Amino acid sequence: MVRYGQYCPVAKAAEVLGDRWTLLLARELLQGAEGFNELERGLPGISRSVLAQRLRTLERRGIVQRAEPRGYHLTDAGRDLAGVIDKLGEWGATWAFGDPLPDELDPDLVMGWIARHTAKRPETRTVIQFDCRAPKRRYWLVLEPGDVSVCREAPGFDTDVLVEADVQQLYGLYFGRTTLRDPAIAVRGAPRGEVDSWFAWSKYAPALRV
Amino acid sequence: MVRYGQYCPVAKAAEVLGDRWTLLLARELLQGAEGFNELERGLPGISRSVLAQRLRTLERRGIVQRAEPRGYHLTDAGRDLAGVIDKLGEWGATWAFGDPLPDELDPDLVMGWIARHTAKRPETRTVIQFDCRAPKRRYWLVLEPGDVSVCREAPGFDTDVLVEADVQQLYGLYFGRTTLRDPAIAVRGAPRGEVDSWFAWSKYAPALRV
DNA sequence: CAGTATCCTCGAGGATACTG
DNA sequence: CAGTATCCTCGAGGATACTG
Repeated sequence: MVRYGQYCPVAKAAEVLGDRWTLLLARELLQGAEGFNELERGLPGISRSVLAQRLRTLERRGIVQRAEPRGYHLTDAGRDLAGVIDKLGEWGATWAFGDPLPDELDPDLVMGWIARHTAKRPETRTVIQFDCRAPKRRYWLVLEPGDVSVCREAPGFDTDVLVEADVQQLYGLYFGRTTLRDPAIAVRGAPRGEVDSWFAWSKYAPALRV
Repeated sequence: MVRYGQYCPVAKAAEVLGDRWTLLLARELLQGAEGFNELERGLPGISRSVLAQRLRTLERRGIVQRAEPRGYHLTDAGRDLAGVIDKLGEWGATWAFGDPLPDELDPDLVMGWIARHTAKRPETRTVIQFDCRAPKRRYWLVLEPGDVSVCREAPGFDTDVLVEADVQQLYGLYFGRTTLRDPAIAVRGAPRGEVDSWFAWSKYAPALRV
């Protein structure tokens, strides 16, 4: 719990948001994550006790509200953090977003982001299989009329579209540094341009200096 | 040095700015503070070694540039933090700016802020004396055509205008919660309205919920 | 699924004194 | 004015195992 003891709006905001992980936790909540385990998955490296402590502090400070019987939601104050996190992300994309270190690329994480930014809501269930070549992983994105989910296990439905890429290429797609038109990414089952249009990718892509 | 290990613009920005004191240090630099001791005075409670370490880190990351023979300046990346700090301050003013705790009111600090936000640049030297009643302090704001400075010792020039207020009232002025028209604040030597117009007060005043 | 309890480590940073 | 060097403390949080 950071304390600066200055009666200044910047200092007070920094006291609320300045604990380690709190800004990223706000990002997760703004993206719509609600469950404890879901939040933990979005913050690899956080310990469960730290996550619980941060959530308690944010609740006490009126940023987060617990729902019954489970789940966390942002209050008005919490939703208003969108502007702060956006500016932060734009600044980061512009000035602090060099090439990734190898251990910064996490296929689980980027697949979660891609799933959250899927724009397509098909009329009938559509299954997009993502084969990550390196590291070797397989995901199924199941698009239903009102829902999108990622599975690590075969969902039991036929795959409609198959995408094959390295984890770097998945990040490249998400941050707009490449597109599904890149022949190094394999796409089967639907035209590349059509599949590309199903995803919104990251809002920070425009700020990126490629 | 915070490390999250996520290739995400928000996470990378939080790695640069997430160390304790770094956001407030950015605020000071954006306000135009340049010297080591000047920065230290604006951050009561920081230790000299932590300040030195933070400045070194920001320099290494391309946010701060050292000037010869002394002084710290923001780079383009550093100046671009203005948008982040502004959003943070607006959020803090709106959602985290309750009544001050008694130990959060520091007359030295608020006098420094007031001095930085003095708009008037008179044609001849003008001396405004601020008598803080509680805690008992005395300051002289010396306005010259090209410069404003605060002294804790009598500057040797005649006082043109005298302002008498408590430290709470000085903060009230700075954050737009009161004005020099408040009769509880004494003003001698010039009309209240005129003196009030010499100061810009804080940019976060509009976001304040009084 | 959603946490809490307990123990222990280690590193951030405070205090103090010093230098060019 | 602008720092650095040294020593030491204490608390954040990791690891692990547990519960409703």
